[in-house]
Amino acid sequence: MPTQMEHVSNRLHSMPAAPCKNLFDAFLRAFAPSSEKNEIACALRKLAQPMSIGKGRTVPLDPAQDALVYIGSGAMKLIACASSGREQIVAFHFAGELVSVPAGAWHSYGLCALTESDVLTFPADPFLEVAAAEPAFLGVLLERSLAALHRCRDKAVGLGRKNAQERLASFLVGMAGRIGSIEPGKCLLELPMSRRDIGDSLGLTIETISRQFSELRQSDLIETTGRSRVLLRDPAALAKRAGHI
Amino acid sequence: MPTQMEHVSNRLHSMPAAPCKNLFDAFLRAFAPSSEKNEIACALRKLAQPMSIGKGRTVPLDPAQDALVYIGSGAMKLIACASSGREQIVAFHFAGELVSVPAGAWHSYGLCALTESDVLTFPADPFLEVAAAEPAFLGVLLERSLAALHRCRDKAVGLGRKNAQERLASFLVGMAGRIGSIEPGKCLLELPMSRRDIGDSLGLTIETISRQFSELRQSDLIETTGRSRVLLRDPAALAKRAGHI
DNA sequence: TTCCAAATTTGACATGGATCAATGCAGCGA
DNA sequence: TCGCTGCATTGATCCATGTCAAATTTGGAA
Repeated sequence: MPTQMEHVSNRLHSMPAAPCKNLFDAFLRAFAPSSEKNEIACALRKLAQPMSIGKGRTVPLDPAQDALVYIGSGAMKLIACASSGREQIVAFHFAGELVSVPAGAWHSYGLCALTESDVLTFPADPFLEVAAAEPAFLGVLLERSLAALHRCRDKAVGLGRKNAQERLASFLVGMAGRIGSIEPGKCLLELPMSRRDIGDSLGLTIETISRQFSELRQSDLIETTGRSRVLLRDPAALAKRAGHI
Repeated sequence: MPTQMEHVSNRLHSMPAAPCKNLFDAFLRAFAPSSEKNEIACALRKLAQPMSIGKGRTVPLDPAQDALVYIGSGAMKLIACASSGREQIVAFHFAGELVSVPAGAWHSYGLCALTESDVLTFPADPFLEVAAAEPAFLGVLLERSLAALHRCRDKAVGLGRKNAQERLASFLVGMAGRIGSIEPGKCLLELPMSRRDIGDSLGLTIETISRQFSELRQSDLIETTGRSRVLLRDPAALAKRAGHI
């Protein structure tokens, strides 16, 4: 399997030990700038499990407890499974984000790499216990989890009340805001996920996604190049199609 | 309008000043047991806007900033509006819960009373600034917002990947866990929301909700009495229909 | 107790997206 | 560069749920 080969070779020539430290430092800088080098940092370092996740592979997590995963590099999807194998992608996450992965909920969750990713995993409860000592740290965590909640609610609106075209337009506008290269009146996107992933995220099939891409192309709202490059020719018009107020 | 009359008269004979204090105290007990009477409590008290919201009325909020609303008593729905008046109920909330209401998101949000409710509203930013001084308080907020995030994700799975019957079963099981009176092997629910509200929450029409209630009745999984009382005759079988793993 | 408005239930029909089935194309390896 | 494999696109048909239109029931008001 080619991805497995890539995975191994990348690990080899990027020195397994080095990325761990850098990864943890990056995490600290982002979430607790004030507490570098203090005892909280030490306690967190002990909890952190650094690892590299190959494309298409799922982060190995203890199914008995909630986890927090810091994404140092790469792009990931948070998947939920209902019964009979139906998958729903609950969220996409990119480098620098911290993802909360619940265990033992109604649906079973997994975090899977869209591209080779370096992550740091923490067991949630001890992590939060340590964090409790540092208000600034907790504040950042709270802010991030509220942001995730707001994104999830916006997603719920789309899944509950929008048609296929509005969902895809919403998705493109949302991705543009997170990973798009902004130019005046345009925006270039390099999507790390397949049509299937987009469908699993929007509650649609791969065929419907494809048809809606075609429609948006025909309306001159987007141009696509290859499988992953999308140019938003008029983000404002696209947002209008997305049904945003 | 009868609800308006109710609203006014309730306020008159329940003494506007008294509930404010009790409400705030209840809030403090729930979210910051350790900080009663200290300066943080005082600062929060200054930010708190107590009010009573009549059935069917929406909490008046500043559209320019995020808000946090503590529900002292009653039951509420958090509504999002996409374009062209489509409404999606993003969450139901009950007494004792704290709701984060975003301003200026893609969709416009409102918090509306299902039954007469007493609430405390806070502007989010100053609130979080004050909260930042008290780790225990922040910890509780973080825990609650993660719980809300997990509920919202479970909802997203239902909206994206479940059929009408699974959605209604999910809804009933979820409500049973939050406001049901538990008996061995059974569960009695007194739903404060209408069929329309349930539909707006599950992304279905009122007719579909009604048809699915009928099907669940015919399958002997539930009994209904009047508009709001539902008896879950076999919660485990219902959870199976809900597509939970 | 009776009445009425609003909510719910039920039925008939329409439709958006799912499903099934080819076909076309991109990107990778040889 | 060529060819292979899997992803993406396109087309035909089906079905779950939406839409429109009555009945019927509920719960409160007179």
